[in-house]
Amino acid sequence: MTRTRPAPRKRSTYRHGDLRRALLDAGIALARAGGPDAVVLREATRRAGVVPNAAYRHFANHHALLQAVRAAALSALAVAMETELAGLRPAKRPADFARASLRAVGRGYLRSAHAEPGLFRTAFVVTDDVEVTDAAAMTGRSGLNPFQLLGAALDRYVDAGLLAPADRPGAEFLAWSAVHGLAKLVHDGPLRRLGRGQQQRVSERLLDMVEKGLERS
Amino acid sequence: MTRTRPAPRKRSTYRHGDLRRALLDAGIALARAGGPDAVVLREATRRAGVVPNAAYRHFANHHALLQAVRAAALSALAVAMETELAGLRPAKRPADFARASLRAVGRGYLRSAHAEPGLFRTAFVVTDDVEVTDAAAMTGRSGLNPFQLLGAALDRYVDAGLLAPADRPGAEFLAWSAVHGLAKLVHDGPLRRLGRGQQQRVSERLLDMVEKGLERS
DNA sequence: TGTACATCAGTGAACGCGCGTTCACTGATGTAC
DNA sequence: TGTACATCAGTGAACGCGCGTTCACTGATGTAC
Repeated sequence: MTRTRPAPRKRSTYRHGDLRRALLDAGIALARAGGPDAVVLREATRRAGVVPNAAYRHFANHHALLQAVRAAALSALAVAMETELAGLRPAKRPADFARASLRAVGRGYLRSAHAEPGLFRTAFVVTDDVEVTDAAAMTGRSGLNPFQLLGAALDRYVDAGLLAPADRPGAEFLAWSAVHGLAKLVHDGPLRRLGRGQQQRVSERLLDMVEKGLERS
Repeated sequence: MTRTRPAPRKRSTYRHGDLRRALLDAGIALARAGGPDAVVLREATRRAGVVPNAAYRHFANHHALLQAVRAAALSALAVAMETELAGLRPAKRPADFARASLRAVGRGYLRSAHAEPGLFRTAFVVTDDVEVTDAAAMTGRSGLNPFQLLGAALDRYVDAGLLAPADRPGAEFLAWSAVHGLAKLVHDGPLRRLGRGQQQRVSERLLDMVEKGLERS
């Protein structure tokens, strides 16, 4: 009978491959499951199999970890929007393509918010600091963040003549408000109990409203 | 030299006039200043000048207190909407009045959210329970809650022929999403740093978009 | 009008909990010679 | 190729904090007779 492997991990001191990454991943998993309040430094170290204060080698403090998770959440949002955009088939008329782009962006946003409510809430946790977080960590594959992706879609609106150039500045806020609000109401509010199908139906009606409400009369 | 009043409050045991009300008011003040997370049972008792466990005479637990504060926050929102509606002057054409009603409701919502961000956030704190809170505590002076006030404005849209009856069900969610999203973005997001004037400008543009996007084509 | 007693709002003390954070340390790894 | 040493990632122990909640209590108030 051969000896059963005696303590396969023999080193008494464990040196992590990439503890920063492991802590961040744990933080993301926590946010995914329970939103921003669930991003607890000690729990992240527990999941990484490491003593609590080890985290301080890689993050200045709890806040820094939360901000890193937040950036990752925004990045996930951007990726969802890009995915939706990538599925677009080219349209003959620029106006149709512009409309389809805006819808894709909105649909990606809503889809992501719905699929990952905890992460979505974490992405928009109130933060008082002056954007210390690395802006590059919040982008999708294209290097654009959610706000910029929306902006690009609206630029197409102007190019296609659907939106007056004078109305372009700040137009992001209008479209964004609508989808953001729906996402929030589905999470926190009275739309929580709506079925999946009904939510989808409301989403499409909302995108209709934005489209119609945004175009020049 | 007359004796300086020895311990003006001579009773060793203090009997509160209405501790429940005092705790609720303290909770509201806390929410106002710091949002839902600031609604701390111990702090509320401190402000009421009472020992921590005294709260359990009036609230089953911390959650019950928070829900009561939440109901008060929703009520404040309803009152703000009603105030805006009350300022409406009668219009000749029903369509104009319907539009003005919807704008008033939206404006009241946004104004209240902006004036009382902490309270607003508390009104929409995620809650898992099946609406245990007294529905009557969430209403304004009219007895209607924010959702019902919005619904009434949309009913006028139908009456005025601005909205097809078939499109009426669920229309609340569309209009609500827009203003709710804007309110949220102003709190948490990229619109936080906008000046008061710019926020107002965006608000009006948003209400334009909703109006235009909602009406039957 | 006076006394006996039940009620119940608030007290006092304590609990266990998990958190973020600090400190002095250890021992594996990489580098200089 | 071998040795000496600096670096630094992770350890071990501990801290103070404020929280929600429980327990047995006390004493003022209202009611019954």
